[in-house]
Amino acid sequence: MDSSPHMIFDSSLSSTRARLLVLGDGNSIFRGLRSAEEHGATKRLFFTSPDEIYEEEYYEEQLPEKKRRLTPDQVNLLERSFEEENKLEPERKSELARKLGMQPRQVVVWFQNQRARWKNKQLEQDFDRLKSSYESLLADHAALFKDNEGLRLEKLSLDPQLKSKDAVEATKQVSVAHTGSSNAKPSSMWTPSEGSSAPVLSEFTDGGNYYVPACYASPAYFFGGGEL
DNA sequence: GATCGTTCTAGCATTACGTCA
DNA sequence: TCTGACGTAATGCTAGAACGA
Repeated sequence: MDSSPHMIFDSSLSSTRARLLVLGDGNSIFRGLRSAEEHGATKRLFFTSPDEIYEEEYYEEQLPEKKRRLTPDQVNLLERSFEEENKLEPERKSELARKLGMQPRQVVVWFQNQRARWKNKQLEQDFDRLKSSYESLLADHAALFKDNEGLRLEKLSLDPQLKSKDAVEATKQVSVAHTGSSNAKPSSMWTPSEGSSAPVLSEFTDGGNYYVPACYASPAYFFGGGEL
């Protein structure tokens, strides 16, 4: 039996806990639990494979600080890789880590954070789009409301004239009925044009001017926007 | 085939640190 | 030099998928 001190990784722990670093000869085991709590969260503590302990040692030699910003070159390559595919397969993770001189764990973390940043940007863009769409609809609504109000007032002003005209027509019809004429038609009935069974455009004109409902004639209806 | 334990990763919230005005 | 705001690397946790026993 080999009694020399050695290190092994205990695979019995879940991945959410840091791995146990097992030191000793296999019988008398010293287990150094690499957890942030245990170390007062002052050190980055992550090993995920036996290889990575060497990477970690290398990493710590390179950076005395607790936290180091990535270099522009590292960020560039990560961003290009992220644009190609925002998910990280194990092979790509290892390859990127090797190329960039980073820990695989750092690459994973960068992708996670980048996905979060990307999602935030998407949310902001969606919000802006919805906001401008809402403002446009609001302006349309205000324009339609204003036109509708104008038409309502116009109708109110015309009502007395219509009533007096109807009264005259009613008087005429009473007179016609009394004399027995069969050519007269009630004025309220629509009269088709010659050879036509449906109203034609000219019947919605007045001296060459078309009657177009005001709401459809409003620039706001067609182009949206604008304060009223 | 169903179940269980392990491993890995995504997603999310949060913390800790670096930078800059 | 100090400080607060902001960006970002890293951590902690949960859930789910994949895989082997």
